[in-house]
Amino acid sequence: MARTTIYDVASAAGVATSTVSRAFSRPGRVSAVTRERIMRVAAELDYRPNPHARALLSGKHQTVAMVVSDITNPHYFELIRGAEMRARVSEYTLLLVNAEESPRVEWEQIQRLSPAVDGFLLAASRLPDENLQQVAAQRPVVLISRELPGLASVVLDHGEGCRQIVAHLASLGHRDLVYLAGPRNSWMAATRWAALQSAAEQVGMGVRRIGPFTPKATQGGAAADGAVNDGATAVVAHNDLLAIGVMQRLSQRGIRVPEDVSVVGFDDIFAADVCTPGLTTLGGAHVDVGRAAVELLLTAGSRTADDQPRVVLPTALVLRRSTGNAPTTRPRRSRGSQRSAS
Amino acid sequence: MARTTIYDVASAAGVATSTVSRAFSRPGRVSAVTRERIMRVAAELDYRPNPHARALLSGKHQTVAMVVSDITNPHYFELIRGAEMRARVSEYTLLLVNAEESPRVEWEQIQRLSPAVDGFLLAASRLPDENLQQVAAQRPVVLISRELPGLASVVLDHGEGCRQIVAHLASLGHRDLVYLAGPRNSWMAATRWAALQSAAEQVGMGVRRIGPFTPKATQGGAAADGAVNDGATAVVAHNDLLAIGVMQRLSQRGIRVPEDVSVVGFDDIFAADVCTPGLTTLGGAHVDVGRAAVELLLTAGSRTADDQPRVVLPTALVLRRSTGNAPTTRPRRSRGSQRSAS
DNA sequence: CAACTGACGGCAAGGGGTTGCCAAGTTGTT
DNA sequence: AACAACTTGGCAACCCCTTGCCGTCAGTTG
Repeated sequence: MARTTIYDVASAAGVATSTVSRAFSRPGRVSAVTRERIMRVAAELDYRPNPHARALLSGKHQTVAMVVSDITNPHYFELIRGAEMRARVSEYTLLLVNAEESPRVEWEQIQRLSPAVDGFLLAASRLPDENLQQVAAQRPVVLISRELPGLASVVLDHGEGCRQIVAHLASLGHRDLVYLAGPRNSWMAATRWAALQSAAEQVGMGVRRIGPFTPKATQGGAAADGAVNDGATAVVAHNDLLAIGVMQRLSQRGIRVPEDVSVVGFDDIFAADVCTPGLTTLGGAHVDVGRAAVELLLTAGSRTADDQPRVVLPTALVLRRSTGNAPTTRPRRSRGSQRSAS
Repeated sequence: MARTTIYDVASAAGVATSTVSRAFSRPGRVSAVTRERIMRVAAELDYRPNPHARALLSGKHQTVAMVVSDITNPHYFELIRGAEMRARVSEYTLLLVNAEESPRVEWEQIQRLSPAVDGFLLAASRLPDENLQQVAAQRPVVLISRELPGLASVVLDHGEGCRQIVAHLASLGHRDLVYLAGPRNSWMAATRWAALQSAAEQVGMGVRRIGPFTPKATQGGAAADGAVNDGATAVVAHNDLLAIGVMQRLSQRGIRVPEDVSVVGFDDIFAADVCTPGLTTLGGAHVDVGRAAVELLLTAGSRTADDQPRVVLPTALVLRRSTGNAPTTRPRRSRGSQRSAS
């Protein structure tokens, strides 16, 4: 149970602890032969440096934490994979922590971990801007799927992506769309809404928004009913999970997708490919997002506060069966008396 | 950047560092009024104890690590949620680390984290038994979806579960089934195979196994072809991801599910519910598994090595459209000349 | 009012490494 | 042969907090 320490190695090898320490952390500083002996003894004793003790003085942990808003969202998979790949290359450990869609939990986790990691990857953070600044003041931070002046970030190009969605729907004859909004404190939700509005305006399409909704399949029911009530022919859901929930509900109500209503999601998760009908969704190279974010984080030391890069990666609209021609006999638009809470 | 330390607080409050320390870690040991003052000063200075330094001496980190074989498997969601809930109750931080299906990565991550956490939750570990013993010698360990004498574990009752699967298939008229095996070093794969065999024997059903397969949807193609080649009327895939991949491939080849072939998975992931046809799968209360595992880990200190509990939780067979009556004109069984690699 | 008992706070020694500084040992130079 | 310039390795302080032990002081008890 008691780990072997640097002292054990030092006495077993007949050298000072400082020499052992240097053998590990500064290979050039000790002669090859001594180093060799120390390493052998260390291996025999099964010695491994204690990262805590090391970090206590040096401040380096070789560890970064990735905080995700909700780890049960499959969207993060690729992100995580990309981040992990890049972290491994530099021999960093990637810690995953789940904020469970709660700003409070997110904040607490960050504070607890702050002294234990070299930096944070904040994916779809639900924290208010001020809190992000505070975190950034303590540790290097890279934002994912969120932007804030002064902080490094990696996002997918939603301006262009939403333009693609709108163009796609327009080409199918849709005259307006309904956006099923994501959580109130989600930067991404606001960004998507703004991008959809501006893209729609350019082609003369009408846009409305209902929500916010927690972006889970279980919330799809309420969202679907709201959209139907609104008389929508095309709905763009905040993410794939919500979109799938919407389709389930529509199917229950006997409303056909895409004949009566077209549905579009975001993220291109696995389930979007296997559900029926397949979900048209805005995807992107999430692996690259994760990779780029770690890259930025590891090189953060060499940049000043007013020199924080904003990386914007391209999106790709994945067409599946959930989008189709707008219905010719347009469903009557309801009297608009009972919109969903907004 | 420089964090405020216990010294800053001590001098600002006019007390010794030890008093500050006790105010935090041993509330009763210091008078209420002193404690109050210290807390106020600490709050003003935005002091937070450094968990590293604390752990260095006390050995307590208030942190447990959950190592999962592949975090991109949705099956872990509920497990993670359950574990997180339980950890939060005791104010423990749950660290997630991904082994990426690689025993080597898993081992390295564990070794790196070992001095930094109070214990490990090993979910579907791919490590050989000896390595598990070694880890357990260093830190408390709770196995999830795996058992090993001498170590605490939490698993779903696959004996009973497989009996349910077999009974279900038998009741639909199937006379034999093919098991599409999971990874070679997966204890769960071996357990499921054994359980299926014994359950099938009891009802006089034939069982065969092909594989192993990496349990991802992308591997479903090869698995499906192997099963078809085998003339199977019912296939039981190692997990839902693989099962879904199988169904996709079957559909490509014009083989109908469930009319020509019935498909069963394990885990009851979200996609199993939305794919077409819906996937019959063996689920269970994974949240409870995660919760129970953390429970065991936190109480590990009070148990001896030969008193390690094995918790077995019930499974539930979720029936969906992917299983149906065995075809009456039984597909000819191929000459068996070209089985999939085994 | 003396003796005793707790409660409370301080001193100082770690815990496992890292690192600035210094001394001894090597090798090279003239 | 004497001295300069490196190499190496050791000493000891330090990182931030915990904790055993001790002294002080106020409150009890007889």
